[in-house]
This record gives sequence, C-alpha cells and structure tokens, in this order.
Amino acid sequence: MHLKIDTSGGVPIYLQIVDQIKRAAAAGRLKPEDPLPSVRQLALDLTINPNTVARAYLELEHQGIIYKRQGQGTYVCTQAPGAARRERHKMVAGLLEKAIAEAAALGMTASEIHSIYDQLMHRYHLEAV
Amino acid sequence: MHLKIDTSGGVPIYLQIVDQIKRAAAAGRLKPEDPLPSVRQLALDLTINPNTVARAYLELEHQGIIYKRQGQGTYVCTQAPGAARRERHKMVAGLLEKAIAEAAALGMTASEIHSIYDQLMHRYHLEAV
Amino acid sequence: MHLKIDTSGGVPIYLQIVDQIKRAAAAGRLKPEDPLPSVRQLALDLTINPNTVARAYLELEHQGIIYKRQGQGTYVCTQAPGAARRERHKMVAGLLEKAIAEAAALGMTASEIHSIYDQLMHRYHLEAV
Amino acid sequence: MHLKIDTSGGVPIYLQIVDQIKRAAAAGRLKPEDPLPSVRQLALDLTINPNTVARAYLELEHQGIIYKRQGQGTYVCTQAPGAARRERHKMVAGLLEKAIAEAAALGMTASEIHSIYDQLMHRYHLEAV
DNA sequence: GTGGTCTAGACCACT
DNA sequence: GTGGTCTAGACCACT
Repeated sequence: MHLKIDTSGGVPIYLQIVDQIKRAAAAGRLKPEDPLPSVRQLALDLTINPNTVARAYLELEHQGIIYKRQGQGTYVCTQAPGAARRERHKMVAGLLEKAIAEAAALGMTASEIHSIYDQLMHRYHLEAV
Repeated sequence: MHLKIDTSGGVPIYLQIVDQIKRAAAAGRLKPEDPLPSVRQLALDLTINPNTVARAYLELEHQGIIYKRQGQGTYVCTQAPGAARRERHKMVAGLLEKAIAEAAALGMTASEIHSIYDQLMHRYHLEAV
Repeated sequence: MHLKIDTSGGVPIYLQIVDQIKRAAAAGRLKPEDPLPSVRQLALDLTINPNTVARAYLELEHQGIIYKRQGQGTYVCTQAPGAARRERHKMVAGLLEKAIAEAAALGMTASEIHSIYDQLMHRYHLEAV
Repeated sequence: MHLKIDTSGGVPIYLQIVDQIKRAAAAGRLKPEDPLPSVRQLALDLTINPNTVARAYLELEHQGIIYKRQGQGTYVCTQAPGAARRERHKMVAGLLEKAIAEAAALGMTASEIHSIYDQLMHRYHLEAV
C-alpha cells in the first residue's frame, strides 16, 4: 500500500486517499480481508492529520469498500467474486464515455477520435497483439 | 446559445457555464466576435445569481475565450484559424487520456478497453464508415 | 425546528441531531424542500462546534434525507409521496420487534406481554376509540 | 451456555456477552450458584481477547448478576425469589416503552400501532389463546 | 494498541 | 452569506 498525496492540485486529501484505495481494490492489489494501515500510522506516513485519514476511511466505509473491527483495525470488505473486475470495468467505462460524449458533442468524426485513441493506447503500451 | 444548469451534481454552476461556452466555441456554434448574452440577462434566463455569471465570464476572459468592450458587452475572441479545432482536439485527448491511463493503472488489457470503446462509439453513432 | 441535545447520556451529539431530524421528517414536521438551519446557525443555537453540525448533515446527506445547494444552504430531499409514512412504520416496527423478540426469547407468555403493552399504550394516551 | 458474538453489527463484544448472560439469568437458563465458564475458556470458545471477557464479567459483577470466589471461579448470584421474573418484566417493558414512545412522538394512531404489534406477536408465535 | 467524537480555529470555494 | 477541508490536540470506548 503506497499512497501519493498531491497537495498542490486542489483535490481534497481525503478524496485522494479514497480514490487510490478504491483503485487498489479494483486492481486487485488490495484483496478482501486485507488490513489497511491504522488511521494513526497512515497519518504519520503521509504526514497529514489523523482526522483526515479517518474522514477518508469513513467515506470508504459508506461506500462499502472497507469495514472496521472494533479496537482491532480496518479491513477490506469481502466482495462477491468478480466484483473487483466489474468495478474496474465501470470506472473505465465511465471515463471513456465522458471523453466520447464530449467528442460527439463537439462534432468530431469517428476517424479523428480513433487517431487520438490509437496514439494514447500506444503511449500506454496497450497495443493489441 | 442555450445553457443547461444542473444544480444536483455538485459541479459549480460557474464552471458549467465556462465549460458549455468553451464547448460551443470549440464546436463552432459560437464564432469569433459573436456577442454573448449580458450578465444580467443570462442570470435571469438561468434563474441564478448574477455574481455567478460574472464569475464565469471572468474565468472565460482569463482563458482568452471572450473579451469585454467597455459599455457594450461581451464577445467571443478572434482566434487564429484552426484554433477551435486544436482546442477541440486538446479537450478530447485530455479526457481520453484520463480514461486510458486509469485503465492501464488498473491492469486492463488492450482488448478489454477496445471492447468498451467500440460499444461506446456505437452508442454515440460514431461507427467508422 | 427545535433540537434538544443531551451531553450526559453518552450518545454522540451528531447522532442526536441525525435522529431528531430523521424523526422530524418522518413525522411530517419537516417537509420536502424545507430549508434546514445553516451549519453555523445551528451550531450557535446548540452551542456546539460547527464541525459537529457538519458531521450530522453529512450523515443525513449519505442517508438521502437532506441535500445541499452550493453556497445557498441545506434542504430536505424530495421524497416519493408516502415515504415519510413508510419510514415512520419502519422505525416503529423495528423497535417493537426488538421488544417482542426479547420477550419471546425470555419465554414470556402472550398475556404477560399484552398487559405491559396495554399499560404503556394507556400511559401514552393511545387507547383505542 | 451458548453465546453468539456478532462482530459485524457494531455492538461491543463485551456488551453482547453481558446482555446474553443477563438474558439467560432472566429466562432461568442460568440459575443461582450456577458456575460460569472461566474467562480464559470463554475467550477460547469465542475466539476473542480474554480482556474482553474479563470486562464483561466485571460489568456483570457491578450489576449484581454474578460474583467471583477467590481462586475458584465465577458464579451466578443468589437472587430473591421472583427476581428473575421482575428483571424479565423490566427488560421487556423498557424496550416496549421505547417503541411506543417513538410511535407517539411520530403521531401514529393506536390502531396503526396495534396492527404492527399483532403482526409481530403472530410472527413470534405469541397469539393469545 | 485500535477507531470515534469533539472543540477551536484557520482558510477556501461557491452563490 | 453558504458549506468544505484541514490542522492540532484532547479525551473516550473497545480489544
């Protein structure tokens, strides 16, 4: 579990934590029942206030990603098998739709979009085999 | 010029105005030297606070999209030929990159991404000819 | 809107606020689109910290009871007609079930329970007509 | 003596133990001078921390339900005849009052409450003869 | 050790 | 004016 906080971008710290932990769960780097660092420990690691970590954990609990065992610690929720995969799909589909809807609204042609898409896939080493 | 404001989604109203006017300019629906509605008029139309419209116009001015003529009104900036097109490209490329970077970070394969992409292109009637 | 906070009972202040506002909505004393007092104002009224009020409002927002309009204030959510009534039913049924399940577990007879029930209904002026 | 611990509901483990032992005494499943399992044994059975069992026993001692004999073990207190019955009555009356007070505060009518009550009595097989 | 609640007070974003 | 975020630090409950 390695989190990166960027205080310059205006994105709330607690949301950065939420996003990165959700992503780790979706990517499978965090598995069901894995323990998370304690509120205090993560606060020390990131040199932020424990309240801010607690806020992030509270949000993740509301979203059903993690749960707390009294006096013991915080753990990743057990999820139905395939949940991480579906979550991953949903995240990416949501972002892709934003991009394509925007392109459509701006009147771009399919081939213009394709060319941007191919370039980016190449840059991220995602060429088809 | 028809703007839609959604107060439910948590996106600042002034940003919704900024985005939609930028998009209109990038799409060519707003051309150089076209007049924009007055701050008061747009505030009345959208039933929002004039301060909010003023803030959006200020932001658009900072971004070089519009300019004010003393005592006359607000107009779309003259842009180098092709500027709208480049702007359009930049917007879509930015969004697409977000989606693809996320997919890469989540360890998705090229073919998984392709399948989502194709589905969405189809839904937005952007099939290749 | 008149809230009573009891700091002696060990019940978190923010939860007391949550409960009382939920109850007011279920009882119909708070109707859809009614404005709530501002975070600062309620904090002053109850002489508690604004953060504590904010915490209560956040929880109510998570539960879909209230929503915020940016820069304007906090309002009661529009609910399907009859929602308040159903909510009321659910609250009371939940509490009654706890009582009756406990009585059953303790091996009490129906007539013992009836006698307690009748006495209490009488005390709360809820006699049948 | 068979105790069930639910770590998911947020109810402190030590309170679950206290409640279940009080209930067993009120129901007559635990009689005066019956021995309780040792702290260590119960902790092993429930796979919880011995401190937690100790805390529950301490609480039960404070409430006059159990007592310790030096070096021998823990036992259920001798109670005045009828004490279990009165305790049972008090528990159920307390819970029923919560439910009925809430219903009254929410403006429910006697017949609404009756209908919920009858349904629940039926579900717990407590119909009048 | 773990997390939860609360205060005091600062600074920011939005309308 | 409105709510949102964050720090610093205290005290509490649970295991």
